[in-house]
Amino acid sequence: MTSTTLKKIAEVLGLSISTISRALKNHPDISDKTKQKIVELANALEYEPNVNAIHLRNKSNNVFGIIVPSISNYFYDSFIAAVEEESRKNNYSLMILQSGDKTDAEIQNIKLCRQNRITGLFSCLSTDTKNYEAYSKLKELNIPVIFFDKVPEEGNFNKVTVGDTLAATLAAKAILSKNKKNILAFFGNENLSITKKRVAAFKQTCNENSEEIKLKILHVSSSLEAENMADKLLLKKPDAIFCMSDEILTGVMKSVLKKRLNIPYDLSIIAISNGYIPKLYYPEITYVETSGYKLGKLAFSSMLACLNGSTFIQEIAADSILVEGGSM
Amino acid sequence: MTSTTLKKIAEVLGLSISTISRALKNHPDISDKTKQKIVELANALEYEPNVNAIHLRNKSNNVFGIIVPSISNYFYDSFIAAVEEESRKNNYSLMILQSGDKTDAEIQNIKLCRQNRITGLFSCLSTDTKNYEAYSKLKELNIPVIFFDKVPEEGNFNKVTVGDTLAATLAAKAILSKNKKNILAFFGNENLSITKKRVAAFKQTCNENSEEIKLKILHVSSSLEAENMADKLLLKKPDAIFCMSDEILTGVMKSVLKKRLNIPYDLSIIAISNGYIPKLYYPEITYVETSGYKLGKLAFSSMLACLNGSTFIQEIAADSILVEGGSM
DNA sequence: CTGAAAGCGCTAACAC
DNA sequence: GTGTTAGCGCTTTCAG
Repeated sequence: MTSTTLKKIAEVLGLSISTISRALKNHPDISDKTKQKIVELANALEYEPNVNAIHLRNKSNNVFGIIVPSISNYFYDSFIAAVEEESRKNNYSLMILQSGDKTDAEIQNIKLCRQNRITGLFSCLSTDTKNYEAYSKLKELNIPVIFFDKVPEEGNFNKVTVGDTLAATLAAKAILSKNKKNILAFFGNENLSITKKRVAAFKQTCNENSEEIKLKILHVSSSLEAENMADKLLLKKPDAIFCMSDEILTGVMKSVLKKRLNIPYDLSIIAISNGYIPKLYYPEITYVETSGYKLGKLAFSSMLACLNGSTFIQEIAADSILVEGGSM
Repeated sequence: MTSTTLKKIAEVLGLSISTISRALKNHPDISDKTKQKIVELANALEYEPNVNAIHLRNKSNNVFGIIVPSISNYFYDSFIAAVEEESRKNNYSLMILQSGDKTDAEIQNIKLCRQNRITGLFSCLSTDTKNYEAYSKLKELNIPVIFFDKVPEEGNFNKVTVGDTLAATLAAKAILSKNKKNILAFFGNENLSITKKRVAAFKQTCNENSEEIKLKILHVSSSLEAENMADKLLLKKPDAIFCMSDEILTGVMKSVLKKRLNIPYDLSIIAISNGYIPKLYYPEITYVETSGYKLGKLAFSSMLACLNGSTFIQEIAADSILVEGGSM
């Protein structure tokens, strides 16, 4: 069996295709009787408009692309969930694509987006992506791009980020307020702007507020690396550890559990996180919340603004709050 | 700026649209010089075929739909990741839809799939979905449906499931092989068939293999409930705990961490899991793997089989393996 | 080897 | 109120 089209309905009813089309969109021109007849038959035949045809005809296809490093990630998940919710509300579909944090796949995905003539793109850069040409081309085609989380350093793009500076500042302040002096701070890949901002803010806050602090800053690129570093550095008895991300936190916590340290007595821990991972431990880890969900909502409204003709390039930072666990 | 089409290339080169089309698909009819000229221009103009037009024309649109309760779930994530990988390899796109475990949204999503003329659908039923009519219609339209994880009870559908019976049996055997006698087993909602199967298999294995076992079976509906129950029941010094799911495991582990129990000396723990959560702890928790990823691969090959004309209805259960951590 | 033409399903002037 | 027509971008016979 093949699916119902306007043509088929028109033939059955002995009407023209355009009449059917209009009736089904409740166009005022069509008489109520005719409308009713048409709608009934359409239902009976389970007519579903062919979106390919509609999109081809209208040239606008109401699909957003969204590129994330990985879908299996609590932060990106909740980001996607938020965008999906809004998209549905506003009658858009979503094309979700994973880059695996690889520039090649990212480029490939952008291509897919172009082929699908998406209306707009939400994208999170892969760690190594330095060239934004593919994105610039999208813009030339009038396809708005909203970067989120990992965003380009250049200025002429729309970006929404978790408030990196604020988050790191809040975390540092929380540590200082507990009079910690010997701080170990774990950060991710040095090249990411997200990392740079966090490091800068963290350092600055520490320096501004206290002179007698021993601050050791580390960069690690995986959970395992964080664990290994922690295995070594915990021997030096820091009194507080800061983890820039969930990935790092899980590594550090493994080391902490291994050594059977007593949190927060032996050591304080604080992280920047979406919240799921910190709540897995006992005591729950104190964290500065960076909500993917909120970020998704922000990104979407930024997208709508672009679509409504705003050419104003903006960089929005979501605000963060400190969520107290028992780890400080 | 508007995007490049075959027509535009044809005009520039003074050739016909069909020649351009053929050249770009490397059709043997076209001479090499012409081909080269065309390909060069196409690249320069950054031609990307309009998939809407292609799909409209070909009537096959190389898009799979996939309906999950929620995208923010490690199991479904990894399922999706697997399907996505395979789709990409086989030149398909994916339309990922969330039902929120609500039948209404599920139906709505199926509609969306039909409008998009998807090639096939992967679907996980919402808990309350009892009516499979919408799916039957898809089948009438020759759109294959592969159910995964939560599948219909009726027989005439293609299904892939984690091997509940096998997984629970393996876990029970692992416990028995360590000579544990006082077992606490946490299961989820009693009404779910997935729970029923696991309880039955677990019980049976314990009874068959040993007579002197004290087995206590509990049903909990959240991580918190698991934690609270564990808080109480750990006082009775069980020597092994079984957790049916990650959600339960996280609750139990919180209690274990709270009491600062020394795993595996004070207590053995085993879970059924996808693997991410168990590896967060130290020692890592031993688990029976039910891989969303593997299930996704299975589902995809089942889909391909359908597409290749197999009308053979099958129910596949993924096999499970025991992954040893240090918790037993 | 290349071109002309039809048609996928739909919309939107423009007629009557 | 309803029909006619052109066309979105592409593929694919069928001619030459």
